[in-house]
Amino acid sequence: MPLVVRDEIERLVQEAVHRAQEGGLIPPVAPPPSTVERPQRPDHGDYASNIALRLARAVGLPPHEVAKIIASHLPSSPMISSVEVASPGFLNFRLSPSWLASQIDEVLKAGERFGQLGIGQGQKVQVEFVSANPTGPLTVGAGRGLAIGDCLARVLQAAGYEVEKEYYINDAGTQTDTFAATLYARYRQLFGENVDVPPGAYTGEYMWDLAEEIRQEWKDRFLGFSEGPYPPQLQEIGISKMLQRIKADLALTGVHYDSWFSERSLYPDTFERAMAILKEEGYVAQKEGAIWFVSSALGEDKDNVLIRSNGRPTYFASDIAYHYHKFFVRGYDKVIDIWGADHKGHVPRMKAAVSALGIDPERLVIIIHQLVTLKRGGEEVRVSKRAGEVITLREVVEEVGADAARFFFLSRAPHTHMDFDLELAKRQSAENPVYYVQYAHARMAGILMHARGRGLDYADGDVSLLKEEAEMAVARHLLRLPEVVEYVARKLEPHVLPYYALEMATAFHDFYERCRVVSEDVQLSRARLRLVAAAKLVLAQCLHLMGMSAPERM
RNA sequence: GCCCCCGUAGCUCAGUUGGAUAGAGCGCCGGCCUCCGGAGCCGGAGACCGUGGGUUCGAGUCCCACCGGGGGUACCA
Repeated sequence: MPLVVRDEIERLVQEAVHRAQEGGLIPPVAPPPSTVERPQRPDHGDYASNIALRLARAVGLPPHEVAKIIASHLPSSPMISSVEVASPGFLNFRLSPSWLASQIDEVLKAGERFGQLGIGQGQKVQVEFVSANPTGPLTVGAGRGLAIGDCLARVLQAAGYEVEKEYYINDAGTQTDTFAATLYARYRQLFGENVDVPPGAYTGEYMWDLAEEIRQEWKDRFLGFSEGPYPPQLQEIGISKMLQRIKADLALTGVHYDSWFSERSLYPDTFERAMAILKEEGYVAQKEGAIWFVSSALGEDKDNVLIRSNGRPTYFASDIAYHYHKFFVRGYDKVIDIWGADHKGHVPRMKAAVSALGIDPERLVIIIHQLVTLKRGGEEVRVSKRAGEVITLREVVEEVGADAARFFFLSRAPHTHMDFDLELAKRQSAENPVYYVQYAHARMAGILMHARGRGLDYADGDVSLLKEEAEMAVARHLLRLPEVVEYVARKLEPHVLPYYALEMATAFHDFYERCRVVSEDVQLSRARLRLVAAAKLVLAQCLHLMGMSAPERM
């Protein structure tokens, strides 16, 4: 079974320190837990450890000395061909070419299991993402949350967690009221009535479309309603139609949710139970005619309203009930919420609420992704569901394709601000990194197909014939997949995947130029075909983790 | 005002609990098609890492101040 190379080297280093300490050459101080990294420069080896530099002061020896001692105590390993001590005290490791080649067989043997890890130990994790209100179409911002959330879910699953993806439907609360009131106004306006839209109305074009659709299906059925600002049934219809559109948009990008959770379903039972716990724990107070969560008792700056003076619960109160349901009713070990930066202010009080419910707040991980600045030919476009211009996710996906959109959203670290220039995305679509990566996969498929056409069977190819540097470079990159999965699962930063895919593709394209795969030398051809097959497997896995397709031809 | 995020090549972005000469894509300049897919490959130009201090063997990375951009600070979600 292939292993995580970096972890294995770390293990060797720790073992060497242990041995040196037993031999009395290094004082028994605790070594730092993790020191192995991939150096930037190739002449510094494939992996490097700075353990000697970090240990030097504690043990009172020059770093270079410490490095030499550790190097001389390293257990031998078939994986490593050389270890160098470099100033000021690095240990540089080089992977053995024959070991690298042998791993190609291991990758092929593992097949789709390659890159799957057991670090999750079957823990139940929920990833909740997008969860945009069903009051308007999904925007590009939702696309970023979608790409990150779906990718993390896939990676966590590969890392050995039991993962569920969820969309939270905000079908209760004041925004849905405003939505319904706006919809009703539009509907009446279609019949020629002279009415105004409510304050804070949703003024997007789609509200007219929705109203028109309803007019055609229900005729004048809702006219003349007077028991409230809008007919409840009209709200139902509107939300359900909006939700259908959202689901269609999501389908366009290939996301599959395991569950759709309705805010309304929290009422009344779940909501009551969650509030009861807060009350029992003494975190609820009444003042100024409203009911408050006393988050100041948990170190927050201020308290937050749970139930408004008009008797209606706030979004925050709903969200507490929702998280109560996640942890207590459904029993997730860990919950990951992916929110846009416009929800940032909600994070501390949500954490406080979770701990007030008696849950270790560490079990709730909230990933905030910064907002997407939309541009058109360099000019900024403001995005607001309530204001006029909205660039929808659908619009973007239809223009650049789901794969490209995902790759693009994933390539930026969640906490960075991101520019999305529609013109640029369109213009670059022919010379895009997305195509570069997918082309590599198609090329691999093409070679394997070509070999099949020639009747070349590589099942028993001998990988030990592979010695070229370009071949080794491909092998080295292949073996990093588990490392990448581990990293993303641990840090929850999916953007390293696109970069890895790019490096993988580059290594392969370079290999392709330098090493003819199918040649007169049948034995060498078979060996190289195995390398190509392994590379194809790994690149496909990588694309799959990003939620992208791995085309056999383009 | 206070809190959070960002500022790295012309543009968009990487840079792994502080590591060795700061990287990639696009764009630009110059090369490579007898041969498995040229949506490719090779080479080149292009960065005083926003500014100024500090911490130490070592700072793009940590601390402080400032400048610029974004977000939050609701009985909105």
